[in-house]
Amino acid sequence: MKISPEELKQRMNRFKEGLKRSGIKLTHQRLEIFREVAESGDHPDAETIYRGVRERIPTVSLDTVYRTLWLLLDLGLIATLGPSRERSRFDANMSPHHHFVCSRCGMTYDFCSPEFDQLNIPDSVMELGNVEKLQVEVRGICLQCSKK
Amino acid sequence: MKISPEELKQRMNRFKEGLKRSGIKLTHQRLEIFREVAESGDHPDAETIYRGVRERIPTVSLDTVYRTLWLLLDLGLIATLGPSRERSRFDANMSPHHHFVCSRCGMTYDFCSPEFDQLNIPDSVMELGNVEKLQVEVRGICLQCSKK
DNA sequence: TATTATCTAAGTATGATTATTAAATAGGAA
DNA sequence: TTCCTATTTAATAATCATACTTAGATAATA
Repeated sequence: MKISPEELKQRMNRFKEGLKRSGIKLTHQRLEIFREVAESGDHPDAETIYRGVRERIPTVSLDTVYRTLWLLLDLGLIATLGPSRERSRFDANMSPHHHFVCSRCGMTYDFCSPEFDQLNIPDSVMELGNVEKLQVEVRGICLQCSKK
Repeated sequence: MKISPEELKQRMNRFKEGLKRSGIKLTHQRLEIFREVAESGDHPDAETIYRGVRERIPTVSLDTVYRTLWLLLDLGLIATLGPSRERSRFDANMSPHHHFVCSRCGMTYDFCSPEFDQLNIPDSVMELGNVEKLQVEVRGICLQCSKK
């Protein structure tokens, strides 16, 4: 699942500009770590990224990979799937509902929406596997966190 | 954020039936652990559940809490938020897109849907905080995992 | 070129979760 | 009620991802 060359080029440019805008140095390792994430259409974990980058920079440390990833996350240049840096959370609400997730503190609120419950899933997605449920995730910063 | 008494009663019944159906014993601790999750409208983590249950069963072990939670998850009686039991995954795709997540292996596929991109978020949700994005998460079992 | 941020190395720390044992206990079928 | 078996406990240790520390080396930009 590779990304098209043009798309990759765009992502790399956004990345360089992003760093510059924040006054953060563009280093060889930051560049290659970002490239590794940008290049793969998958959603690699830190370990996978580490292995990939090491082929080009054999001396990178896993430490740098982590530091860089969280930095890029803070700068909004990459995203994480699900609740980042969070432990598992459980939910006994098995009826259809949706979530508002605070990107900062991870707090998650349930809400209902008949409209969202009735969305129909594109055929192309139905073909990926056996669909069990559909849930909308609204992300943002909750009021508590906004104040600080 | 407590649940209404009727709703709680319903959840407890579903739980008891669920266990019976699977031929799994109804023990005091399983009951209280489930109650703890069911009762809180939040999405507590294992540690929080542990503390709650200990007020009623001072001898429960954290071990049992974990064993029970994953058991209930396997039985489909509770759910986890985000990718369960997974490490962090990163994504450089910052343009609007959505996910199909395999509940078994955690594999995540991107897909686009102009329809999903244009959903409008209920006012009640907008009031929870500063909304940044909306993403649809379709969950199911991917083809690979279905085969096994 | 100088300044300063960043990177490496090596070792250590932490926090969540899982596993291991053996002994105690309690569900539930008969 | 009894007995078999699943389950729980307690104590301890292991594992895994992630973070921090310190020191010296290196490289990015003004």
